Amino acid sequence: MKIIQKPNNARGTRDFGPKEMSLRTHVFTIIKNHFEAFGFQAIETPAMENLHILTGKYGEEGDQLVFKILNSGDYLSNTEAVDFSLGSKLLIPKISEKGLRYDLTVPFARFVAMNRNDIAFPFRRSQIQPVWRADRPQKGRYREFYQCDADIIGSDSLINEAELIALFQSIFSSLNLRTNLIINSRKILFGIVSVLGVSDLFVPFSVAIDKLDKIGWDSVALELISNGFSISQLESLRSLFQFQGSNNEKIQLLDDFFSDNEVGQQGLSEIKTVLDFSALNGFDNSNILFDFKLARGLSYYTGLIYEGKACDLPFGSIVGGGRYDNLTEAFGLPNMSGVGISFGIERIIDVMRELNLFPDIKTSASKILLTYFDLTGQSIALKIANELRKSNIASEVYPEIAKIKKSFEFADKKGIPFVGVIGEQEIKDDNITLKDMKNGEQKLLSISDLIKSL
RNA sequence: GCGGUUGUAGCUCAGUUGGUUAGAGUAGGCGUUUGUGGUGCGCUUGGUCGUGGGUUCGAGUCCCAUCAUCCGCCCCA
Repeated sequence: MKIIQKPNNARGTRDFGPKEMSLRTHVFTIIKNHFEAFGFQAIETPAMENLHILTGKYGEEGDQLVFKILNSGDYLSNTEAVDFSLGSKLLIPKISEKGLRYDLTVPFARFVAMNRNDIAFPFRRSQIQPVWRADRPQKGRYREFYQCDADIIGSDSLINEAELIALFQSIFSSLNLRTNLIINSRKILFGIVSVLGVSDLFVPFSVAIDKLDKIGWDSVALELISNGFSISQLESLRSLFQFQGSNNEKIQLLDDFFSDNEVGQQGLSEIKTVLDFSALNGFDNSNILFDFKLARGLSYYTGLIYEGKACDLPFGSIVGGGRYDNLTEAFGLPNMSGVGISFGIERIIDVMRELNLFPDIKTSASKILLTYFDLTGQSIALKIANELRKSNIASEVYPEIAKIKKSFEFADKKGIPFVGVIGEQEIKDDNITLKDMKNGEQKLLSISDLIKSL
């Protein structure tokens, strides 16, 4: 007796049936078309990378979330009993030298460093591939998910930032999904802490301030104090962060705040420039919100950062990105500034589904199902199907002689819009009965008329 | 890594104070007279109740453990 294993998906992973796939394809196609319209060139990189490529790029937490692959063969061959008592951190390099990619940006940096002589810079690259994170799954968070990245590397012009914003606007306007784009600059965050004379507290400051909308000023203040901020510093921060106003009013506010601070001024002028460039993109840009609370996690960002969120639904961010100045340096290629944007397609789909934003998308591959009652009809059906396919009409033949009811039920269930019936009379008269499954109407057509009417 | 929730048919869920052969809806199959579906009607196939242990004469129900799930925290798309 065979032992039956319960079928299930690995944690945090999903199957996509035909119906799901048609929704996904819809979104993928739109994103891909816009990537192309902006001149981005598609590349792909392997699912697995050597571990040293991935580690140290995402901070300590990120390193833990990288899926490690056991060495093939006897993966214990390099280990001794002692190694096991030293903890997993020291054991990993001895049993694993590869991992699954955690994002698309770091593999891209490796790619650029390796192909620097063949690439025409500035290089516009797009990449749509799955990434893996050993995170704890929850709402909108999966262990396997696709990222859709567009990056421009090899130029520090702020036009690039503005181009990515235009790309953002055009994609979401095509998807019909209302989104806000929140922008900030790491330089502004750094400017704030340096005005206060605590530049060494940049990281805890960013982490805390990023949570302001979520947990409120009092909790943030407590967190800042426990990280070494003084009461007087908190007071200046409070007036800054409780300020409500338009982009211009915020810029004005910071302009005064940064009167003696170079980095802050620089960050601020970058924001201004990007907003000015963006005004030329032909979209209503009132959804671009300058918010100097935004911090973002990934440690490699150095300049402008941004995050996209759905307007009509509280959800995590569905787009993220920013400028990185030194990502390729670790791979021996310094002075290569780049800026990127990443569309979180899984979350975009989740949000669109919840908001019911998907248009009627056809789920069936075939436009017509051919059915018949006997062997003569069967061979005619095969012939007609192949003729239809030559005219680019997706067709399939019901595979067996059965009651006609069965084929109608089959077509209905599968969402095939037309059924062609080939019976005794049709064979005699050399035509076909075409039934429109939507309204039940039927007409008798010659084969050439059939091709025309589909 | 931490906190909570839920695991009964393919799916959504009932199942009383522990008590005989565990139910419903839906999906699936067959039929409803000769070539007509999406919507009627009839019949019917599906479950060692997540897994392992314990208490008990008796456990889907109580206890313990474990695994999985979903939702928060951290972090992120």
